[in-house]
Amino acid sequence: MGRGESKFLVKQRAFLKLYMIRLVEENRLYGMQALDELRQTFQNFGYSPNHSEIYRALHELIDDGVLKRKKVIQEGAKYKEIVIYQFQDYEQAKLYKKQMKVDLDRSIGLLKSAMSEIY
Amino acid sequence: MGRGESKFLVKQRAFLKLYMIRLVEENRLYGMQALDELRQTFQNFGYSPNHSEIYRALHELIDDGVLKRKKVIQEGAKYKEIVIYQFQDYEQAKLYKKQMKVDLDRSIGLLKSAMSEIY
DNA sequence: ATATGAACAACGTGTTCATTG
DNA sequence: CAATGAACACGTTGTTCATAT
Repeated sequence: MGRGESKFLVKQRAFLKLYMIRLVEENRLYGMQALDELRQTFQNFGYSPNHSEIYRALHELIDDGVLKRKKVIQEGAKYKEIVIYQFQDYEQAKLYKKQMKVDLDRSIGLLKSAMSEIY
Repeated sequence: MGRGESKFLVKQRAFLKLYMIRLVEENRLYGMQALDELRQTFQNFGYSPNHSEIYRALHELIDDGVLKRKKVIQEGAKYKEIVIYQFQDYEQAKLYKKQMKVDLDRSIGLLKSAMSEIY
């Protein structure tokens, strides 16, 4: 099958992947920094992602061929390696964003329709 | 725990419970009918809940003390029983709706903020 | 075939553990 | 201790099976 569809709201993983792409676009991304930043961004909405989900989102984007890893030595430190990300295939990233917009619109529509039907 | 919070979007189950309450308010609810109706309501949003989720939502509302079951003989049929629902505690139902409104608002806010930050 | 429900399986996500510097 | 990642456990949801009319 594959026709009928039954999807509810956008998944957390997909949502985070979108933000990861954005952080790479802005050339500032390594995992822990992303975590802090996103927690700040979302704190007004009572959402605080955990570190595992961030890493899973990142790893999935690598598996998707969208990002690639690069290890660098952390500023000022002796031998502390951190992992930063760059685009492996930016076209893929743009496509992903395009698709996600559809899904976000759909999800917002679903929730809004509930709001107006129920309240 | 308890304080920090980490919740992403509203869960499907909770979302359906809200609709079940509404259908009971309008005095027309048995499970399969609810399923057909909701599928119609949501088809523009590509969401088609399955029957198990509907029943689970209903059963949970019973466990919560919000609804109660009543078996009746289906119209025009010989001995075909169906299950309809009535309020066990309408105050609880109103409270649930009130809480859900907060969660829906929060969820819509989160998605909208993503839309405006990313696109 | 319709209605209800339970059992089972798959998936998504949170929590804990392990490793490295 | 900070950063990354894997393992494990649990909660949620989808699919299948069972029973009754």
